[in-house]
Amino acid sequence: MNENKHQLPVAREQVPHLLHGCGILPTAQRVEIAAIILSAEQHLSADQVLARLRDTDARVSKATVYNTLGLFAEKGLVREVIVDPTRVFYDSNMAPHYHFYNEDSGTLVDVPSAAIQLHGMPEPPIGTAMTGIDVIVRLRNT
Amino acid sequence: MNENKHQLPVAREQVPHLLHGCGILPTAQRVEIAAIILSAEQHLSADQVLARLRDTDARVSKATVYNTLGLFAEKGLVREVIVDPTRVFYDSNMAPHYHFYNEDSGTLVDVPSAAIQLHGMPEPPIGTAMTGIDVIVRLRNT
DNA sequence: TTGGGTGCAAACTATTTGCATTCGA
DNA sequence: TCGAATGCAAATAGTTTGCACCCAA
Repeated sequence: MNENKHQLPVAREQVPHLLHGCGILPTAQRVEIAAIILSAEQHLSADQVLARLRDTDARVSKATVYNTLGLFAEKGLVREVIVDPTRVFYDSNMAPHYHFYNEDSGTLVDVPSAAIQLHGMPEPPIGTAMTGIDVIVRLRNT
Repeated sequence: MNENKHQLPVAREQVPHLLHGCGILPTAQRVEIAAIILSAEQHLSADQVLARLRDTDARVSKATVYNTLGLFAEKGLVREVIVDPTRVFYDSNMAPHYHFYNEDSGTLVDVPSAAIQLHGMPEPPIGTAMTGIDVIVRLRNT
């Protein structure tokens, strides 16, 4: 698949090659979308990506944005973060890390790397394999 | 609020008193719903609760199920578990614990207690307070 | 009595899907 | 050339909301 060795931000001209390396055909729309999410270490929802596309001269349909982000997640280019039942966030940072989620503002922030340590990983139930661990620290404004 | 000292399962006749102790007016429908989720240590979606209600002689509308589960979560009687953007699970076990989530079957299972230890909790950002920590171990069938 | 709770159906919103068109290897 | 990708709009599914009615304090 891909080892996601790239550093963020990814320059726009590197995007096509990067997509190719992930087994993703680098079409114009996919390059636009990837250029946006990989432009920084950030967490964007599909709607936010769509809004940013409108600020550019690129015209990408809503369906393509959803389908493309889903494809990127499947190919390991971005990570889906499920913290709110009303929307999925896509995280450009593939390195192992955890999240603060502010339930009042709907904001997702990385937990400073290695700040949390997990110990004593349990064995997954028989017939299953672990695919990842999500740690969400939920916050409220005081 | 409530310290949720109750043990699971909660016998049906204890439910009204328990609700009252959480600041929830124990109406007929609320008692029905609470009796179902508190009948065992389990994870049910709103739709699953609705399905179980249909097996009883109680008639509770879909809107009331959703509203009531939301109220229970707000009052600290159950915990919302967000692992899948397509549905919210309600967990009757309020004790600190983490989850296995099988993405293939959509099944949520408790991680054997104390199996995972977290160390080095980071400070929440200024102006915010930690309200909880979710740890989700994602699984796939092999 | 009287405000909170409920039921029903309609509204909403994020996401997905069907299908004809267009694009890229 | 030809299958894959895209756009559009309609469909879907979980959840919320508006409002009239009902019940418990």
